[in-house]
Amino acid sequence: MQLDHVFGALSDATRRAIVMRLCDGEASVGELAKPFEMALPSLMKHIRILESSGLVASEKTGRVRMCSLQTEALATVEGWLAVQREIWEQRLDRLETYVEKLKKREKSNARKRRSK
Amino acid sequence: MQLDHVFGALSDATRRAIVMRLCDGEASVGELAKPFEMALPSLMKHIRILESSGLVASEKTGRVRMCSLQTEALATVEGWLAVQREIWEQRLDRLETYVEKLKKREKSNARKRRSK
DNA sequence: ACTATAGTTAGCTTTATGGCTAACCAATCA
DNA sequence: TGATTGGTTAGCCATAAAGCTAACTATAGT
Repeated sequence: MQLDHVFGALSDATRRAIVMRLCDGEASVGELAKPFEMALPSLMKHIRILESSGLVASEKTGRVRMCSLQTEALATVEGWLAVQREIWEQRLDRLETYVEKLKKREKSNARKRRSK
Repeated sequence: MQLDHVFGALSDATRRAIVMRLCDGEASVGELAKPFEMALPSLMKHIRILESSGLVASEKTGRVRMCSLQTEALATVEGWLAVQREIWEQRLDRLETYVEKLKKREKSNARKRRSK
């Protein structure tokens, strides 16, 4: 399950809609197709992409294929974002304490100037 | 700042690397280019894409262009994921309580059967 | 003024994406 | 068994993506 493919899969509104639908529970290809104007084969392509990205799994029984969300894939993406957030927040924290330091120095300098 | 474009921008390893680099603070185009084997114009394209997705902002002073992370864009993506997670977790909760109910009924049925 | 640096523009290739139609299985249902 | 339903394959098209080179612009340093 590659980050590239997961992000790629989510970069299309149709596919995000499918993912959102599947958050509510399993669905057949037909059910998934209903809300869209798209021809079935086009929609199937999207499902394939979702599958190969690891976001969706499906299994065929009889003639209907049921699709379900693979939440781990979404969790992986969340994880990546969380890591980045941590990094930039740490940096902002350092920056803030640095600015604090500057301010204090400013004040003490001001005192010195006044007492000259 | 469209979800489509943000996810699309993040679906490329080079661009994710740039984003990661920028989490550590501002950088010029040249600095960003260093770690990659890519020709400059190719890298510039990536920067453009990151900019048009809203993930990165840049400003040119003199002859160097400084790029910085726009954390709101990343936050938006995190938000979308969080919403989906909430939905599927609620469903799993409902499912769990449903299974609990079934179990209890099973037990009470078992008691009834025993007391027959 | 000359040269080196830092980006930028233009234009080309190759490959991938997103959509379509038409024809084709394979399981149900009547 | 014959028709219907649910999905699948194959193949076409238009556009966008990711890379390149070559040539250009505009600042900074000497």
